[in-house]
Amino acid sequence: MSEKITIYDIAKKLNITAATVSRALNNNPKIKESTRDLVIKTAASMNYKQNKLALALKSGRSNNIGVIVPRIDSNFFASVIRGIEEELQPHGYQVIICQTHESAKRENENLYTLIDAQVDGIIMSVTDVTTENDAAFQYVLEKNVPLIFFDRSKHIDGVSSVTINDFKGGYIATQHLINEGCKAIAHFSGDQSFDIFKNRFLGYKQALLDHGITFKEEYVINTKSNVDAGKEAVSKLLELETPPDAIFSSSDFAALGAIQELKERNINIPKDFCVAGFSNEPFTKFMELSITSVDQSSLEMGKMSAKVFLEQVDKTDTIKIEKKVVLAPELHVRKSSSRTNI
Amino acid sequence: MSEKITIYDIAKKLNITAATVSRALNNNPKIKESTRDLVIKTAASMNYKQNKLALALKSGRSNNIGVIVPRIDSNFFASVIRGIEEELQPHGYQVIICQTHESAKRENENLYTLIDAQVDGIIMSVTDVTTENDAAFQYVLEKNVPLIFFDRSKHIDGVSSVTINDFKGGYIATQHLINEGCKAIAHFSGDQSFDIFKNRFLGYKQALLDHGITFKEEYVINTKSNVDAGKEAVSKLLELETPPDAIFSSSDFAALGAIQELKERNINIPKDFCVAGFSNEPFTKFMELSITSVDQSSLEMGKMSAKVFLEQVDKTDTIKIEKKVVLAPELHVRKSSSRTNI
DNA sequence: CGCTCATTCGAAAAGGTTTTCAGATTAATT
DNA sequence: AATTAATCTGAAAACCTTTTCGAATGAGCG
Repeated sequence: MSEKITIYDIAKKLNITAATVSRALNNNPKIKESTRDLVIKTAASMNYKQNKLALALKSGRSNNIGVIVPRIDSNFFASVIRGIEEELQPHGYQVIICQTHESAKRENENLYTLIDAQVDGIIMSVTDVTTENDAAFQYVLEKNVPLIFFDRSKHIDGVSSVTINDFKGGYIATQHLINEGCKAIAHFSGDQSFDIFKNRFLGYKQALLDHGITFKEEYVINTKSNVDAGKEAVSKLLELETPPDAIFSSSDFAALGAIQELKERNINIPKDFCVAGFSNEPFTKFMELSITSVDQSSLEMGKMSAKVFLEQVDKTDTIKIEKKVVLAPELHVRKSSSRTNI
Repeated sequence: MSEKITIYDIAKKLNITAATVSRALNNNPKIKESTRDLVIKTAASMNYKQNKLALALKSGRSNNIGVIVPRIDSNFFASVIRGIEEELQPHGYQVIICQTHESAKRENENLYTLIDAQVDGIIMSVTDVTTENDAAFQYVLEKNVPLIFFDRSKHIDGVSSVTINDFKGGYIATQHLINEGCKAIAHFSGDQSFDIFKNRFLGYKQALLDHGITFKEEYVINTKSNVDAGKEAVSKLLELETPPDAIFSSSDFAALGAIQELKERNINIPKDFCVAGFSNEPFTKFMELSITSVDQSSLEMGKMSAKVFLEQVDKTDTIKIEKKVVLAPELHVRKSSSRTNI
C-alpha cells in the first residue's frame, strides 16, 4: 500500500510551501521558471498524484456528469451513452449512469441523487412527461446544473434538448410507403403524451394529406413497443371492413410483431403488405425479411448532447441559454417495403 | 440559487457545535435522544443536504464504482452493466462507465483514471489478455481497490472473477447438435488467447470425443465476431472434400453470417445443416429462422459481479479473498437446429 | 540613499465533513 | 457529602487542494 503523498510532502522536501507547489503544478505564471521545473521534477520522482476528491471539494466541480435513461440494455440508449462517453472522455469527464425503468419515482430519486453527488451536468431522456410536478427539475436548475434532454423531452424553461425531427421521420416513412404503391396505410402510434410519438403520428398524417389519401381514425392503433403488441394490433386491423395494405409503426418491435402475424396468415410481404418501423434496431437489418426503419442517429445524438453540455458548463452567467438541437432522421429502406426491388 | 448550508449553520442556530450535529445526523449512540431529534428537525427545516464531496475527501471513499467494457453498445455488456447498476444502486453506489474499444492503451488509461478518481472498486471485462504488462492492474491492487473481472478475465493473483462455464456452454451446444443427428460438426472459434473462446472450443472438442466423433482440425475456423466473417468461414468449409453438416459458432454474428450464406446456396436449415451460436443476442430469437444459442445470463453476471464487489469492499484486511464465480450457461434451442420439431 | 515597482513566494482561509481526545455534566454509589 | 461512573458534548485535527492577500526581495531610477 503506497503511502498517499500530498503537496505538503513535496513542499517539505523542497523547503517551500504547499501553495507554491500547487501553483507550480498548475502552471500559475507567478512562479519562477526554475522552481516550477524543480517542483514538477520532484513531484514526478515522488510519484505524486493529485487528489481529485480534494480538488472537487475545493472547486465544487466533480468532473462527473450524470446520464439518466429508462434502461441501459436497449440499443438506442446504449448508443447514445456511447456517444456521450466518447465526446466527454477527452475533456476529463466521467459518465455516471442511472436507470429509471420507466418509473417517475425513480426518475426523481435519480435527479436528487445526482445533484447530491454534485455532478457537473445531467443528460437524460425523460420517463415521466405527464405529471405537472417539475420540482426535481427545478431543483436541478436552481443549483445551476446544466440539464439536457435527448429524444424524449419535456417543456421546461431553461432546459436544452437534442432530438431528431420525428415529424419528418414519420413523414418520409409514410411517403416511402405511398411511393411503393400502398393505398391504405395504418399507423402504430406510441404513447401520445410523448412528443416523439405525437410528432411521428403528425408526420404520418401530413404525408397522407399531401398525397391525397384520406386519414382514417380506425387505422391508428396505440401500441406498446413490443412484439406481442404488434401482433395484436395487426390482428385488429385485419378485422376491419377495409383492412390496410401497409403499416408505419413507431416501434421496430411492434413492426416485427406485425410481420410475424402477417406471415402466420400467409400474407405476402412486401407484395401485398408493406411494413416500416422506427428506431433502426440492429435486428431490423439482420432479419431474412429485413425491416425498413427510420434511423435516429443515436450515436450522433449522444455526441451532440455532450457538446451542448460542454457549451453550457462554463457559462457562469445565470443567463441560461436554452438550445434546441434537431437532428435529421434517415430512412433505411429494406425488404419489408421494397416492392421495386422484386 | 439556494445558499449552501452546512452543519456549521445548523450548529450556530442551535448553539451547539458542528461535531454534535454530525454525530446526531449519523445516528451516533453517544448523543442524547432529545438533541438528536432537535438537530434532525432543524436540519430538515433548513433544507440541509450532506456534502458528498466533503464526505468523500474525509473518508477516502467516493461511493463510485468504475466499470470498464470494450464498448457499451453491445447487448451483452449493456445487460451486465444493467445488472451491476441495479444491484449497487440500493447500496448508494454510482456506476461510472469507461470504454476501451478493444485498445490496450485505452484500457490502461481507464484504469489509472478511475483510480485517480478514487473509485471504491472496479468491475471490468478485459480487453488485453496477451500482454504480460500488468502494471496498471498491479497499481489498482496496490491501492487496495477491489478488482473484479467478468466474462473475459486474466490470471492475476488477488483478482476475483465472474464468468460462465464456457466449456460447458460449448459442450452442451455441440452435444445438442449431435443429438439432432449431425455427424460432422464444425466450429467457429474466436481469439484463442481469451479463455472464454478457448474453453468453448475445448467443450466442443470434448463433446465430440464423448460421442465417438473424431475431431478434425480443418473443421475449426478462427473467425471474428461479425456477419461477414461467418459468411467467409462457411464458404471455406463448403469447399472441403467432406464438408460438415453443422456449425457450433462462438459468435452469434458469425452464426448469422453462416446462415445467410447457406441460404444463399439453397442449403436447407435445419434439415441438411444445423447451426448454433453463442451469446443469445436478441436478434437470434427474432429471426424467422430463429437461431439456437447459448445464453450467458448477462444480467445475472452483472449482479453477481456487484455482489462480489460488495463482499470485498468492506474487508479492510489486506488478505484479499480471490473469489471465482462460475455461472451455468443455458442452451436456447431454436429453429436453426431443431430437426425434431419439423 | 531612498523610493517605486515588479517579481516571487508564504500564511492562512476556505471548501464541509468526521473523529479522537478530553472535558463537562449528570447520575449513581458508598 | 464525596467519589466514581456514565453520559453527553466541545475543541481541534485531519482529509488535500486552491486562492486571496500581503510580505519580502531585488532591481531600477531619481
